[in-house]
Amino acid sequence: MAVRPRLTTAKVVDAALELVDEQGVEGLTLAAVAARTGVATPSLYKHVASLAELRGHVGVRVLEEMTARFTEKVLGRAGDEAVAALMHAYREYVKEHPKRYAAMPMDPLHDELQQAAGMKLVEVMLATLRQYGLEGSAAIHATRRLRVIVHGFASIEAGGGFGLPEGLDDTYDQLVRMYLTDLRGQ
Amino acid sequence: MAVRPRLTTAKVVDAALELVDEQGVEGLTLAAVAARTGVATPSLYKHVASLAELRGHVGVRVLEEMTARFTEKVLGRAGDEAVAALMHAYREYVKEHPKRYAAMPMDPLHDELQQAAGMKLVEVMLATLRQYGLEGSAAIHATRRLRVIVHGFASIEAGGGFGLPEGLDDTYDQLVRMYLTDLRGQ
DNA sequence: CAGCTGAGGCTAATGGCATTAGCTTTTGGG
DNA sequence: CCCAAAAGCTAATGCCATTAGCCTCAGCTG
Repeated sequence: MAVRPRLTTAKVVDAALELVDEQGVEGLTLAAVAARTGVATPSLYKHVASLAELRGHVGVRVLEEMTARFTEKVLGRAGDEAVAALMHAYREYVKEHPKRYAAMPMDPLHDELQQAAGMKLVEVMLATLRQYGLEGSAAIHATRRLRVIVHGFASIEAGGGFGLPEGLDDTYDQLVRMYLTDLRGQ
Repeated sequence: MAVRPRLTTAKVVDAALELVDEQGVEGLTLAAVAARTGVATPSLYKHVASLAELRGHVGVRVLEEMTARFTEKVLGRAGDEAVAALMHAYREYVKEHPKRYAAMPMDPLHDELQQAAGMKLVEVMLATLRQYGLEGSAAIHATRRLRVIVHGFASIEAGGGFGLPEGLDDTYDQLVRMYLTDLRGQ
């Protein structure tokens, strides 16, 4: 509280996200963040413990953004409509920020900070499925199936893994329909 | 043909795969490969153009291994049985070599060498579905849906993205059933 | 109002890594 | 028997992360 800080951890993470969006994970380097924030590289250590920790912060941000957006989209909807809205919102987010999504580590569980953020995202999914009255472990399996579909498609699309982008909307619609049918019949 | 080479590109890739299996992608470094193969780092450039190219070779290897294994498993089976065998073989491979799978880039399309290997894998999937008599684009969509499920689950599992490993076999069985039902009804 | 304290910046230095340049050795074909 | 080129090596460059230690100034304290 002694000095009015030019830089804050939040601003460092902002710059990191910009870099990731522009150049992908490999472009996220302390030197680049320093250049962008107009500071010498070692100065960043006053706000962030290491490059690894900065990556963690980036992951948390992304998770929080996703959770916020999905929550908004799902509120006020119910049943199939809510599930479809969630799935489409997921894809939209990843299409908007493909590199950002790819930068997110798949295991938020090994990181203290990310664990909480990751759990909230999963809880939004669980809540969306709650109306289907699934019993205990059935709800967990249903949530996992949802994650698999939504993340599988998003990561392939974001990584340019589909040959031609042709008809991708159709493919996704089919996946949504497949999941909804499955929810009903399981 | 002039000299009997101590090292070959293939051996370099072998060492690279070992490193990836042991330490993950981040552990794949030219210095480490050199140490493992008993050679000075710059000597590797006689067999490989760059670290990036070596990563590409690793990707091709993995793709080829997967293709070979899946082909073997699918041969002699038909219909639902063949599809289920393919899906289970996919997961088994990834469980055996989680780091190796995570090391594989999602876009074999941007790389000349990987493109061919990636296409072969997709063709095995297409062939497995051929018996369902899907028309043109329907076959492409079905293949994409299959990839989404299989890769979505594998990448989350390999990355430790599922909270507890409990009941994962059940989750996967449900996904297989979901896909088979979908194939029938689509 | 003077002075101290600590936060936030900076420069210098270290060590790992990829990559390049240029030298040396070895060997298979002539 | 000789030599060209393949395969290795050492030395050197440059980028990056990280650490150590110094400097400055705002704001609280007396």
